[in-house]
Amino acid sequence: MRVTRSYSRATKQTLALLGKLIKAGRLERGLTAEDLSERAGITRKTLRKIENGEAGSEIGIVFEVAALVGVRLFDLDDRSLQMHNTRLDEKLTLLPKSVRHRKQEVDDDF
Amino acid sequence: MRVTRSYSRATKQTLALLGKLIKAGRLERGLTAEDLSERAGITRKTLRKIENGEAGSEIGIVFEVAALVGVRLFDLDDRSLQMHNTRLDEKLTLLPKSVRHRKQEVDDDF
DNA sequence: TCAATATGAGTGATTTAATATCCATAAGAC
DNA sequence: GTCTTATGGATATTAAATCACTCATATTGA
Repeated sequence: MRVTRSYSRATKQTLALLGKLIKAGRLERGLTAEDLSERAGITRKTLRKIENGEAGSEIGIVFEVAALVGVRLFDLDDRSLQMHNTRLDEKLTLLPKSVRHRKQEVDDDF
Repeated sequence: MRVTRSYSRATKQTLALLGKLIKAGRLERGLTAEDLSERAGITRKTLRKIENGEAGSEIGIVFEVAALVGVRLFDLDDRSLQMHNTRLDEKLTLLPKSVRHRKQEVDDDF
């Protein structure tokens, strides 16, 4: 936080989209900001920041609010989430536990 | 934050999945935790919390890290993000700007 | 096996998100 | 048009995330 953080276009757009999806979900369900914030255990102000796509909110709170109005990040239901988590666990055990290189720059893209 | 917050299963699993996707993406690209945290402008500790799927991190930072290792949140590229944002804007103008009800409980599910 | 370094983890300081409360304005219901 | 209330915004306070730094352990490559 110290310094003003800057965010990529993708991040900003994703945040904006998520906030709008939440707001639309709330309105479609006929929930006031107070209704939803109450259910999520947060204040109206925090909800407004989330709906406005601000970058500083806690990710756990945002995901919780999203879930409350039916917005899914990966478009996966509970079962599928579980499955993907398990698959990722397996994949991670196969990958090296620590990355070993240095000296020469990473052979990144360019 | 004040009080210990509790999160739904969906939130926990989504956070866990996102963290694992980020870690896998980092390892596959041969980036050390220091490499990635440096590029993201955060400390290794913060990155570890993100990869561990902890709920308290700032959503903007998490999304930024995800973007750096090629993890896309809604599985949308830049152009699609833009399009969806525009569509959502239109949708929001059609929805009521404020929800009007009270007195009787919301006709929610039950 | 051994040396180099990546990772995991702890501490204290700093910054800021979230809260609680209040007020002005906007917007819906009659 | 009027009334009611939902929303947007401001404030001071508090709790926690992040940082910077350090050390122990795990892991990799030679």
